[in-house]
Amino acid sequence: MASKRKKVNFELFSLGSSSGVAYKNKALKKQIIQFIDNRGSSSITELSKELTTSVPKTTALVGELITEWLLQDEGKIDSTGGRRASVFGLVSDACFFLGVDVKKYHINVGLMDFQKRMVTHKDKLPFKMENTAESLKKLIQLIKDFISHSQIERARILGCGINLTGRINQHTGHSYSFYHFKEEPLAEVIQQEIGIPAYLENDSRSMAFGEFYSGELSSERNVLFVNLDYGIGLGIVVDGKIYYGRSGFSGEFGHIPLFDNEIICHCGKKGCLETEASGWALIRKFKERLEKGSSSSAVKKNTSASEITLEDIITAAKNEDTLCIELLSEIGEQLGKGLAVLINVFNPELIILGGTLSETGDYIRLPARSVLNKFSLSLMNNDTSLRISRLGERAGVIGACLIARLKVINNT
Amino acid sequence: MASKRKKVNFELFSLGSSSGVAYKNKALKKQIIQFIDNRGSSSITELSKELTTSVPKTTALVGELITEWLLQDEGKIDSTGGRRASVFGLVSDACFFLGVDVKKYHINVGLMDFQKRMVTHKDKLPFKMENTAESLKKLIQLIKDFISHSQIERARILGCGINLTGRINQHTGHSYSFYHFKEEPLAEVIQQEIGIPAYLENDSRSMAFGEFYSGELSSERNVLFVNLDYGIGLGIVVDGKIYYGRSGFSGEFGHIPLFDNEIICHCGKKGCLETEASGWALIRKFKERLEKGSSSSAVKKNTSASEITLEDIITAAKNEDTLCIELLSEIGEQLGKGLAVLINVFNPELIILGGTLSETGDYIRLPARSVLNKFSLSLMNNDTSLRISRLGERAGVIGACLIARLKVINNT
DNA sequence: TCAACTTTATTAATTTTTTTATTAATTAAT
DNA sequence: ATTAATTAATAAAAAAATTAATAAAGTTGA
Repeated sequence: MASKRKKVNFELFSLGSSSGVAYKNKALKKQIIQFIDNRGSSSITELSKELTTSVPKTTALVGELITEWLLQDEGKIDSTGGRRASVFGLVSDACFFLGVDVKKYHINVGLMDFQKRMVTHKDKLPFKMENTAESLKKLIQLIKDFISHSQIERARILGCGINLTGRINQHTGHSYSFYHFKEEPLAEVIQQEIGIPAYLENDSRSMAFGEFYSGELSSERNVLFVNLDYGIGLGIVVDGKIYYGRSGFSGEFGHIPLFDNEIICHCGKKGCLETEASGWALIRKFKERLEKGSSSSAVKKNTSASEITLEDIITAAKNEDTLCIELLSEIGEQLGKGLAVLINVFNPELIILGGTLSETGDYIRLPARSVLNKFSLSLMNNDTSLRISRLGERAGVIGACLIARLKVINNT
Repeated sequence: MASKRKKVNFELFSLGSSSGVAYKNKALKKQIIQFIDNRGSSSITELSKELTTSVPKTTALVGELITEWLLQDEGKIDSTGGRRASVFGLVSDACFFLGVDVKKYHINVGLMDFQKRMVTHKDKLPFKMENTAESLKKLIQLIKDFISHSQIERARILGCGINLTGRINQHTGHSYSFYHFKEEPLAEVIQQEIGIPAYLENDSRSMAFGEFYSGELSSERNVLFVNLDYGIGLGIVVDGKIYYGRSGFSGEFGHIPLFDNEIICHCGKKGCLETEASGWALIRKFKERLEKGSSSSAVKKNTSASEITLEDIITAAKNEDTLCIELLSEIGEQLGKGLAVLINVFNPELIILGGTLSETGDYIRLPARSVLNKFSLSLMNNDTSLRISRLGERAGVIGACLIARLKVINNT
């Protein structure tokens, strides 16, 4: 049982800026952990090459990491032509990381172990995101409940990533769009309550990171993740790292002025991409079409057209409702124009469509792709693949866990 | 005299992937050079802290670098309360780097020393950029001439950066838009001819890098450079490094589909930013206005309206020609809409307006700023300053030299 | 002006790391 | 099946780096 081990040495993750051989050894051990984290279980020889330290030295360091319960011997690797090497990997239950994905009408929570495996998760816990102190209190309570149900002692949970919509300064821990009641960073407030270091992140960026790290393990280093929900978010991964911009407000893709319409966006401006290509736009268009006499299976007996949700439309589309499919195609086309902008500017290897709306798959992807090709240079759009998220609803929680994990391990 | 020293140890810059203490020392020495390169002349104590290596060890390494003619003792630093420390800096004439900026009607060439100082430069050498073998031959000849006039022995020039417009794959050394006559990378071809390692780069990226590294030495890490010429280019600096994208085609900002007009762009598509906010657009608008009866001092007796150049319009604007100023303001406004897109997506610390058109300064900057504020979220545009290039025409050559220099020093 | 304090540089002693050599484990070939 | 070849792990020897101590060069304040 996990509770039997008390010796795990977490100090490693918080090396101060000292010097001397003790410090150097700590840094080397951290490098070992990071290398194994990225490339999987490794042999002494591999580690020795990576760290440019001699084999005996590396052996000693790995030995220490094993007594500190951070690494474990995983047996011999398949032969490479001579004596088989022992490989060493992370101890899965050495420590854990929490991820909380806060949505409009529910939250997803999950717990990830040291080996990046989700050990527990609760999807779609009912919760209403409102900009009130009560809502925040409720959220914190839900997190606390999840922790106590998880049976994992709090001291072994080293970090908690929390996704919120809106403008987040990940660095300071401030959330500006929601729960901004005092000057103290929201991350700090939550940390005090749950007793675990908390890291705030914008939902789209978190999903981007989740998808990048665990959805696609190919060689892509520059990936854009488009979060299609009521609004449109963008997570940017440059050279394998999340891009933040000056104050962490990067990725306000939904509000680029791409259209010449007269529709007022939530942000107060006209012509934003969100006015034509988002979940809000979809609902607006849906209502407009109903008013013009169209019909749809999305409107059931018990719901009136005015209280239709995004989920309703998506479900209807999946059941091949003609109007919904038609509208999704329209949305996809408008989105394609926006994606063309991104391709021209970023020349990315991959654009991932995620978020609720992406559940409709090719209904939105194919029109987007075709318009995108029309509006971007062919030399460039040939380079970029456009894919639907593989993690789906899970991307957020996984991303949140991974961010917390990286924060702790890299001590940043 | 520079020619007296033959001992400079350039091997340092090409450390292979070996191991052992010899390799480690080489790597440490390289780190020392890089640190001093970034932070200026440093003392043993500072270096020792940076490398996390003991003072005696650092002293030995610095000693070696001095005998290798790469570092020099620059005397004592001002007191910090105790014995004054010796500081060590790069030997300025240890090696040199060439930069070539190829424009439509001229080239700029320059030579930079190890300390990042321009030692020689020739601005606006007459040259016509045409996509022919003769044009390329002429270009190479101009470079050769510059080298022989510079009086610096070729072996001390360790790299040559070359800026071209159009699509460049910096990594492979291919130029796709110009001089693409054989499969062999253009960089390779030029390198063979001039006998110096050549590095190709897109002009806007090069200018961005030049401006970033030597124009603004503040703390900005995320900077966008907009190259306003006949076309519109974009150089992206993320976390202090040039952003390339998948195949090095990033920054095709001029061709984002931002307008709903019917003007066919050079790229073959409609509605590109370039159709409204570029040098081409400026000239088109100018001609349209003349046809409608406007008059301008830009049209002199000897030039007809049909052969007016960008330079003419800029000069006229500087001489307060009403029509030109009016048109520049228009261009600025359209540009502002494009910049709003960039700000929303990147949340950059700084956007620099460079290139020929930027010489008009506030005539284009102020309208751009005001429209930009209108079209981007105020929380974000407050973060971003919009400045005119400080290096002006020089940005390209300086960037080219710096890129070659970095390539060599970082061995990438 | 001079002692007390700081910081840097150098040397000597000690610890740590790398090298080299040896042994062990495994595969491929005769 | 046995031997040669290959790779890994360990042990002992040699080399290298750090630490600690000391000297040198300044500054500051009574």
